[in-house]
Amino acid sequence: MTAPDILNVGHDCGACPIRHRAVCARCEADELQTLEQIKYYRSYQAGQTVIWSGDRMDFVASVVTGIATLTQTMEDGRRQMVGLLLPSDFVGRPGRQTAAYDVTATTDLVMCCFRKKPFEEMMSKTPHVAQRLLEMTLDELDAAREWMLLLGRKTAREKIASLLAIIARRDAHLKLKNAKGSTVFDLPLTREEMADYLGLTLETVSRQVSALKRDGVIVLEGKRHIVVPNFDRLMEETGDDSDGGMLV
Amino acid sequence: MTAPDILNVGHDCGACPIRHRAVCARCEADELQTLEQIKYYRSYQAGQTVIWSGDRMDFVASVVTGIATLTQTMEDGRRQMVGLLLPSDFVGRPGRQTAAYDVTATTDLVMCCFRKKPFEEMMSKTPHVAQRLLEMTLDELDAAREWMLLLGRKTAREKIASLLAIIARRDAHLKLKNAKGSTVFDLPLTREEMADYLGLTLETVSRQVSALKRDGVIVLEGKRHIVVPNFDRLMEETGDDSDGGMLV
DNA sequence: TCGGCGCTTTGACCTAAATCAAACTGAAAG
DNA sequence: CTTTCAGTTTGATTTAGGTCAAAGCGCCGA
Repeated sequence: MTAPDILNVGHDCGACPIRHRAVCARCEADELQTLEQIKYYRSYQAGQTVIWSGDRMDFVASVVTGIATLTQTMEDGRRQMVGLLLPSDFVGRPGRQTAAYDVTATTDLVMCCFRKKPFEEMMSKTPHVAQRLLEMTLDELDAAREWMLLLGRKTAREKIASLLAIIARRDAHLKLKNAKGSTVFDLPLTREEMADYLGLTLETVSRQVSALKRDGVIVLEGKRHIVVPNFDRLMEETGDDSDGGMLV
Repeated sequence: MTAPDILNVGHDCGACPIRHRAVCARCEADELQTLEQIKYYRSYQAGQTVIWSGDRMDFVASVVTGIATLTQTMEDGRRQMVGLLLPSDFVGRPGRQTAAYDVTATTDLVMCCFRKKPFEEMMSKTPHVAQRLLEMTLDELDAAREWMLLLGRKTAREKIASLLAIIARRDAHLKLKNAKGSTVFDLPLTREEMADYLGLTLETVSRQVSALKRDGVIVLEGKRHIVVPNFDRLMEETGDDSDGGMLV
């Protein structure tokens, strides 16, 4: 029904192209106008909390630039990241009153927000918007289930390799092929954030990153800049099926 | 927009009340008729595979009776359950060609299926169906993220307690309060299935169930019948916030 | 130029859960 | 009534990853 590349076929119309591409690739002019009317931007500094779990959340939004995380925290402080939001990702729960997770800006962040009430009204009048949102939510559910396999069954080394592969693949903006065909990118997360993503401690993350470096799977330039000389080699370390990670 | 108890306000109309309640609480007569026309039932025996990951899946369905699981398997056999389907749960991916996970009947299973093509057509004509499905998918996403916290950060004992609490709460059909206020239910999973749910080995599951029994948190009658004398006591063992598990 | 302070690395040690192995239980089949 | 066998329990041992502790490394601001 909806082409998988719909994210990339959007018309740029106004100040928030990503947003429109993300949700409204098939919007007609009047719907785009509605969106224009109810949208606004918010900026956050690195480290700032966007919203706390349980707080009233009267908007939905998409990330324009920067990175945000969704995390859950237990009473004694154990933390688990449950979502990683890169540019063009959607956040918000149409039909829900409150936030279910802490949302935090891990880098400087700009979000394009839409007041929830009018957004929901538009949704109920425009079937393909609800369908598009369903589509995106199913994608997130797939990602969450892939993540569950990682958390439940992968070794620390496999977890690290998987995370590097995910970031390298998903964050197309940062991903580059240099002359020799290496994949190059900057880690947008601290060791602690990686640990919260992977269900590890930051020490274990550090050790396994060092091990991958020692074994030549990655080259570290500084603490954050990663060079992957051979992406297939990295993929072998993830423990995933070798069919290129195609979600079948 | 949608009342949270919508699952319980449905009209019983014909042979598949659960199905209609799950997706069509607000359907008008002609939509129900459409559903009646495209629905059919399938039965599976305990242990049978409903569909393999990667197979073409040309239906969506809801569980009528019995229990099904979604699992992912790594090349070397490590398995992680990523979904547990109880009666009234929905399975299927509108807009997707193929199954993303193995779906297996863990007990005898009856599903009410709808051919995907006409179902999708109805969806695009009937905004509230797409919205309802979005609603349900968001619920699943919440459950998946709760599950991620469990997999990433909980101890074996907390995992077991959490699973028992989830089953006791979620499977309202099996849940009973007896004279003394105990919660009583039958475990619908083997130790191995519990292990695949929790990211543990079956031996660890067995040991921790024994430990909870030794400590009086649960009483075991046979291998499968569980009595929880004090549900709050069980909840304390889960590591979850004490506010009754309300998803805020 | 120098502290100071996040962030990271590395080392020594410990422990929760995995692994390996054996025995037990109970229901179904003969 | 016995056998069988899937599912389960329990014990002994190992190990991956956690915990605690101490440096190391930039980078920013004074």
